[in-house]
Order: sequence, then C-alpha cells, then structure tokens
Amino acid sequence: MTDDLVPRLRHAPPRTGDSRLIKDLNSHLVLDKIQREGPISRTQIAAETGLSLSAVSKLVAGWQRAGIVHEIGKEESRGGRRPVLLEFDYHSGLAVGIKLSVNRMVSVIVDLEGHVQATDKRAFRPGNLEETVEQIVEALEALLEPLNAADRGRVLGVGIGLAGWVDPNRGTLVRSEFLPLSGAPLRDRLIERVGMPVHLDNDANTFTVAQRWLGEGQSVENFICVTIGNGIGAGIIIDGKLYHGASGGAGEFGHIPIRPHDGPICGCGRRGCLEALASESSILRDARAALAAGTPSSLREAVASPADLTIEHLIEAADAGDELARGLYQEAGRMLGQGVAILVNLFNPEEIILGGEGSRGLKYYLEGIERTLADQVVYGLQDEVRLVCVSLGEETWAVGAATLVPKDVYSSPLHRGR
Amino acid sequence: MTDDLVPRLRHAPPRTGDSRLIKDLNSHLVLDKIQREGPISRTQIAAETGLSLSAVSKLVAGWQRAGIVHEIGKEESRGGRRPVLLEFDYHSGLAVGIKLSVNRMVSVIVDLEGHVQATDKRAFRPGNLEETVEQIVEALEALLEPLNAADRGRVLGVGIGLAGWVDPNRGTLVRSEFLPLSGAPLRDRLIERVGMPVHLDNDANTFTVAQRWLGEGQSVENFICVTIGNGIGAGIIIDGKLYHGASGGAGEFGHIPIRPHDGPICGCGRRGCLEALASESSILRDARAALAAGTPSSLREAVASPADLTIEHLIEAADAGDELARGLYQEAGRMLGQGVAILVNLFNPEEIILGGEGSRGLKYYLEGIERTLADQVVYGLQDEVRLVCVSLGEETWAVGAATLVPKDVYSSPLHRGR
DNA sequence: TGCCTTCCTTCACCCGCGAAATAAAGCCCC
DNA sequence: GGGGCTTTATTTCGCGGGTGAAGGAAGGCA
Repeated sequence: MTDDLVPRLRHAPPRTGDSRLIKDLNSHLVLDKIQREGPISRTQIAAETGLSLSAVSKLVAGWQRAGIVHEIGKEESRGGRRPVLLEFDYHSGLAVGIKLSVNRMVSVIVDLEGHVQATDKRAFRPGNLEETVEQIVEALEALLEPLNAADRGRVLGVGIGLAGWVDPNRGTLVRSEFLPLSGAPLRDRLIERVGMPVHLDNDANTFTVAQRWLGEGQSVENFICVTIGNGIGAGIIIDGKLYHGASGGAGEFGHIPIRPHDGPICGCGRRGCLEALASESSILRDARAALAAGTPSSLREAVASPADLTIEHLIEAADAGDELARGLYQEAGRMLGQGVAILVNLFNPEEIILGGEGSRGLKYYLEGIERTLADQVVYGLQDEVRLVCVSLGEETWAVGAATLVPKDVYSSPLHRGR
Repeated sequence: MTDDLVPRLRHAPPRTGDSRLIKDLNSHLVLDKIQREGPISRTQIAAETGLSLSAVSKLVAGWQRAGIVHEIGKEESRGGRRPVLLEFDYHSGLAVGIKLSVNRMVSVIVDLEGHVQATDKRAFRPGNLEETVEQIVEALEALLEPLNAADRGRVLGVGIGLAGWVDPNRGTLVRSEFLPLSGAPLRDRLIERVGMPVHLDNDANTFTVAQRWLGEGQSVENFICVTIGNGIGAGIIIDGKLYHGASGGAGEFGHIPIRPHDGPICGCGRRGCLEALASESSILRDARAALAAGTPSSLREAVASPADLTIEHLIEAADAGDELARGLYQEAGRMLGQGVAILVNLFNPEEIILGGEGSRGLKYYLEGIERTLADQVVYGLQDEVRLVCVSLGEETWAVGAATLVPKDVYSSPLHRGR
C-alpha cells in the first residue's frame, strides 16, 4: 500500500477535464494577463483571451476576493464609460528564497515582485539531513523574527536553490557536489518544520523561473537561461514551462563535453566539460598557470603570488587592456559560444538569457560568444535568437529561489508540473 | 488587415476552457488509452483516467459513431459481467506519406497502424514551387489511382518529410540544402491541389512522430530520436509532444559543433559538425581517404578504386573483422557518443531511439556510443536513459511522414501544436 | 437634458461531468 | 435451476461553469 505511493505519484493519472479544470485554466489565464500586461481592463482581457466578458468579471472577482488583484484606477474614456484598470498586487504576499552553496547560505524575504524586504547571510556547513534542516530553519527564523504578526502571516512559502541534480517532484537531492543528502527527504522535512510550502530546485532553474516571472522572459515561451560564474548552468523554458527532463536532471549545460579528450579536468571529475573551459574559475585557473609559466601581464604587479589572484583582478586587468586577461576571456567566450551554438541548434529558442556573476566579465565573454555563434549555428538560426545579458549577484540567486513560490501558487494548471 | 493575419496567427489567443475543450480533452484521453493500451474495457479506462464511467461510456460512443473505435470481444469474467473490449480501428482510415530527398521521392499509403498498402518510388527533380507540387501530385495520383472509390474516400491526408528547416505551422520550407523553396507556400498549394489535409515537417521529426504513435516511444513522454544515415538528425518529444522550437528549427543535431576548429568540412559549409564526423557518408569519406593513403585493408580487394566504395562494402568488411572498417565505425561512434552525451546532459530524456539507415552499421556505432556516454555524462544520468535501436529504410521514412496525419487528427488538443 | 458609446453585471440557458440508481450479464452455491 | 452476489455498462438528475442577451452604470457630446 504505502510502497505503492511513490510509483503512483510518478505515473499519476492524467489530469481530466472537469469544470474545476476549466475554472482553474481560465482563472489563471486571466491572472496571467493581469500580471504580465497589467494594468488592464476587464474588457481588454476578454478581447485578448477570447473569454466572455461575464466570465472575466466573475474570475476577476475571485482574484479580488483573494486579495491578489486590485482595481488601481480608471483609464481615459474612449467615448463611453471609463475602463477600470486591474493590477496584480505584488504586495499581497511574501516569499522566502534561499540559495545554498558550498559554505554559504543567503536568504531573502521578497514581495511577489521580487523586491527584497530583508536579507540574511551566514555560513553554511554541509551536514546530514537534520543538521542541514536545522541551519535552514535558523536562517528562516532570523529572517521572520523581525516581522510583525500580520506580515508573518503573509509569507506564502519558501524556495530553495542549490547547485546539483534535484528532483523537484520528490523534493530531494539526487546528487550534489557539496551536499551529501542524496535521496533524503529534504523538502518534506522542511515542510514539517516550518509549516508552510517549501520548494526545492536546481539553482539555474530557480534563476530561470525568476526570469520567466519577472525578468527578461516574461513574454517569451521558449528560452534558455545560461548562468556563468564559478560554474555554468542552464534552465530551459519550453512552452512557458520549466523543463526538468525525465528525472529532474535536464539543463546540465556546464557538463556537456566540449573537449573530452584533451580538455582540463572538471570539478565533476571528467575531462573537458564546458564548465572546465569557460567558467570564471577556469579562467582563473588558466591565468594562474600563465603567470606561473612567466607570461607577461599587468596582473603580475597586482598580486604577490598567482594563488592570490581573483576574478576581480582579472576584470580590472581586462578593463585596463591587459592582453592576457582579455585573451583568456575571449577564449572562454569562444568555448561558451560553442556551447551556446549547440543550444541554438538543438532548441531553436526565441531568446537566450546570459546571467553573469557580477556581470562585469560578461562583456568580455560576449564578443567570443557572438562571433562563435555566427560560425557554428546552422541555417542562420542564430538570427532567430535574441541574446540578453543579466547581472547576477549573491542576492539574485536567493531572489530567484523565492520565485519558486509564486510560480507554484499562481501558474496555470497546464504549466504546473506533472 | 490581411497583413495582420500572420502575426495574429503566431500570437493566437490562448485556448480557453469551455465545455468543448473539456469534451475534446477527455475524449482524446480516452482515445489515447484505447490506442496505446487497447484492447481495454470501459471500466478500466475509467479507473486509469480518473473519469467517471458514465463519461467514458458517452465518449466511447462518440468514437464508435465516428468508426474509429470498435468492440472487439469480451474478456474473461472476473466474477461478474464480462468486460467488453474496445479497440482502436487502425483500418478506419488511410494516410499517405511522402519522403522527399535530393533526387528521389518515396511515397506510401498506410493504414493507421503504419502497414503499407501501396508504394511508389520515383525520381524527384528539385525545382520551383509549381514543378515540385506537380511531381508530388503525380506521385499521389499514381498511388491513389488503383484504389477503389471507397478506399479513396478513406484517405485522411498526406504527410511529407524532408531534410531541412521546416516551419510546420506555416507549412513552408525555411531552408533546405536541396530544395530551393524558402518561404514558398508549399503545403497550402498542395492542399489546394489535392483537396485534403497536407502536413509538412522535417524528416527526423516525422520519424519521431512515428515512434511516438506506433514505435518505441508510445508510452514515453520525454525522448529523443536520433537518425543516422547520410546525414544525422534528431526529433525531440517533450511532454508527449514534438518540440519545434521558436521557428521550427529545433533538433538540428547533425549540425551541432563538435570539432569546430580542426574537424572536416560539413555539407552545410561549416567545420566539424557532428554530421561531418559521424554520419555514414563521413565514414565513407574517411575510408576512401585511408585507402588512397595506402592503409592496409580487405576493402582494397572489394573495389577497383576508392571512389567505388559504398557503405555496404564497409559493413561487410566490418562483419568480416576488417580493422579499418571497424576502427572507422568505432571512431564515428565515439563522436556520435559525444553528441548523445550532450543530449543526455541537456535533456535528461527517458529514452533515446537510434534510427540507423538499414541498421546494420548501428551495432558498430553502438559500442562507441555506450562507452562514450559512460565517460561524458554527468551525475550518472546515462543510467536514467534507455538506448533503443530501430532500423530505418527508404520506406520507413515515408511511413513516418504518413503518421503526421493521424498525429494531427487524433492527438489531444493539449498536444496539438501552437 | 437626452442620446450614444463603452464598460461591466445579472440572468436564463446550454453543456459536460459526477454520483446514484438502474439494467445487463455472468459467477457461485445450495 | 433459482436466488444472491459481483462486475460491467447505461440512464437519470443535479451541479458548476461558460456564453450570450439584456440591462445597469458611467461618461462623452450636442
């Protein structure tokens, strides 16, 4: 009986169409319109969705009762009664986002528009399930403690992002390079402890959801987010919905083989992964090696020893025109460009969003990427894709994780996972 | 006004939920069950779909009236009234499939189960729109002519597959290496001429649809078909639905860059595409070069000059243990393996179907693929994917194209493309 | 002030689903 | 072989949701 539960969930019966589905569908269709295109009038929603005016009115009333949609004012008259404008109320709820990484945990409280209300940064010591849960709960409490009771009641849930292979349906880690909790019921333990919805996903995916909800992908149905920092990751939106693959492992862009025979060893233990060729840590590794090998560069004066070199040094040097730094970025950009070319050939996306850590290095990558794309994409498909750059900071990750909450609450049933 | 039409189509209003959608949805849910899992009883359908028995009965009645579903007999009693078994009637309609290639056109009439009723093979001379349409119509007439009037009335439509970038929504070729009809309304002209539905798609996509409808992907929601022959292609099924990308160009697997700097020139003009490294024609090219360079091999006795060498020679030689042939296949397999590893890292599919032209060479590829996968896929994701081999012949392509027809007629409204 | 336009709400009606009652078909056991 | 019991299928009815028409509300314009 109980044993049956999990397989049953994986092959759950398909959603059948009954009146509830209809209402769900239409009501989210309306909410979506208001969120993406608001302020907007009922009549306009009806015209654009194809729903009847009466249906729109009723559905809007539902969202108003729930406090998620408000009337914000009236538009100019177009010869008759002035349209009443409706707006998504981004202040109607709060969400907590947590980004976990090797030895750090950054948490935020945001409103539904992603505006940060409070931040908590602290050390994180990867441990067993209980130790990990305990640290997350502590951070959560520190974050919620200053809130008054009313605000605390408005918190809708918690989203957590981390690097690794996550099964978001089960709420477990399948494999992660820094957190040895494979298979442990991390999400469910947390739900028990904090008494509100908790969502878990890969960090690149959380960033992607944020871009879809509030960022550069709001009106794009097929796009890919590539994140570039110490590692490289990707999140894939297909038909407006995050694509997880068969078991949550989709989007491991950083580990696609690019130079599997003669490339450098990657953190994952294999050779020539894109991440080992194009990430900022790979650039740093090559810069240190070049300095140690005696390559001339202004970097030599910036640090006492190659080991002290940081990304900031490299960016400064590149800004100042240093050949070595620029060359390394360009080479990394070409490698990344090859990866992006593969994405474009395979996915033919409408848009690719490049999220760069701090984003300052991104412009040095960009040239290499664009040139490579033109060379390596078939049929001129690269002209069909828009490249967009977005800056990523420590907090951005946490804010992204927080958007798992509204994504779950307010997304259409067709986009809600299986 | 008219100018507006195309953009309006691209951003068509989303499908709203009304009672018709419900019926459509449930009715296809039921049909799908019967097609995939039939023979099956009404009660079992109800249990597995979650629909009420009354709904199932009514919906089944609809399909019976349409002649698509029939009662086939009764099952053993399980202690009470014997269940009536329902079966999808694959003979209720016919479909035409056409595969166009450089100088050849293969057409078939099949029933809905893909059984070939008639075949037509002829030369194809790529020309302008009217010339092309004319040749297709001729083949179609040759195929339909022997049919009696009743059978002719049962033909539901025509599906066409060809290599290149196709926009299936508009029914146009965007770019193809052998047919200079970019942007021409090929599908719509054909619809006018033949007076029945015509569908156009990339050939790898048609093969993929066939695998989903009748082949190895019937019960798999996320899989990728890779086709290997003179070229290399792929079709992607996500959530049970063929993925086309933003403008129909998705799945250009043969042209992902693998050795963009030092690889051989590809037919598309760029360097180091997968297709230039791992297709059968690339193996042939390398074999000829090796013979010309004096590499010892049993192949030398098989042909007078390297130019006479064919794939069949290579397969025979490999079967006989020839080092050169085996080595070339293995190397190509490793290259293909790198490509497949990229697919697995990015898509985390449940299954990958390898369609090999004639399939006889596939076993020589396979070893290289499997070994490479184990090396180049992160987190052991390769253990999550099933590799399946399928044989591909000239007719298989045409049969695949034909499945565009039932896919369109009988697929759920949620899977019917945007 | 009166009429028109535009925006929104209300009400009657249609349609499909689910639940329950009913019918049909077959097993089992005395 | 006849009365239960079980399983399968159909029919009936009420509910919820969407649509469309009619009506109310708000504002422009002469």
